[in-house]
Amino acid sequence: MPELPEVETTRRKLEPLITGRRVVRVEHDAPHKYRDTHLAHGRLVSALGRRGKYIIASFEPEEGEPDVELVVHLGMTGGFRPEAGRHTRVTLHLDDGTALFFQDARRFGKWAVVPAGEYASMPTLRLMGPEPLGDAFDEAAFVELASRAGAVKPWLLSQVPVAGVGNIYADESLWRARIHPAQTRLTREEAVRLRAAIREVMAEAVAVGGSTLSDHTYAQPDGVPGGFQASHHVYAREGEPCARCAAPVTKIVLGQRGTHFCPACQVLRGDAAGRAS
DNA sequence: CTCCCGTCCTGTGGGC
DNA sequence: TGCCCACAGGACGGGA
Repeated sequence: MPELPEVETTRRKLEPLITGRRVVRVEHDAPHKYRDTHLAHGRLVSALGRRGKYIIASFEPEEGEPDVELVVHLGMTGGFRPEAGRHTRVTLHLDDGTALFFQDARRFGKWAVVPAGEYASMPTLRLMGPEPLGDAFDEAAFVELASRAGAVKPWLLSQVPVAGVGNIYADESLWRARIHPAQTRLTREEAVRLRAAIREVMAEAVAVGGSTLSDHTYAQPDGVPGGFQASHHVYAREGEPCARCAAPVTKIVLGQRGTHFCPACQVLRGDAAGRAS
């Protein structure tokens, strides 16, 4: 589950390897998952950016060449490695003779070369909310949106209120903010706490290179594991005592997602609406 | 419009 | 020990 911290860590490691390099060829055998990659052939990478969980490579403008960018989503298990492996799905050949190997055991990752800034085929990217660590993540706007939202966790996962939050960081942020994952229509106080929690969790996770889970599907491109899993308070900690109140962490399914929370300090406020099985 | 569900994929692990 | 099946889940499309 690469989420913002894992994707940002990946971007930072990749950046010096790819910027200023020319793409010689993008090699793969699944054109429906890695769309129009031939349009990147011969192009000079000018920058490697990120929006939410998407890595976006920009190219130097060139006479007669379309203004395109390469968009990469790591899916659940995607990541770049310095060497080919059993699950290498895409090989990005560069003009210095090196190559980047995109490994993706479960094949949920996607690549596409698209007209720059044109995300018609990627609605989630098109409707992406503000970066959680940027100035555009405005408190008043978040409070207002949250006051009308349905169940808060699925709402966060939609990427609309804020970019880059996935299953792990949603659970961790809600635990810090002491909000039940199924809570609807957040109060002003709840929304303020949640926004702050998201920023804290994301900043801390980015600082330690993201989370590497027990299945080891995520590692940084150099193979070094992330460090934030040690700071998980609820994710994958079902049955363990809550660090705040010692009640056992509970796992439910909400919006078809495994959802971890403390039933004692994340209490659902009246008004029904949200429920879980 | 919102909400819910199925689909894509395959490695892992829990159960028997 | 060995086998098998359920599970994990981000994005997205379709149906209610």
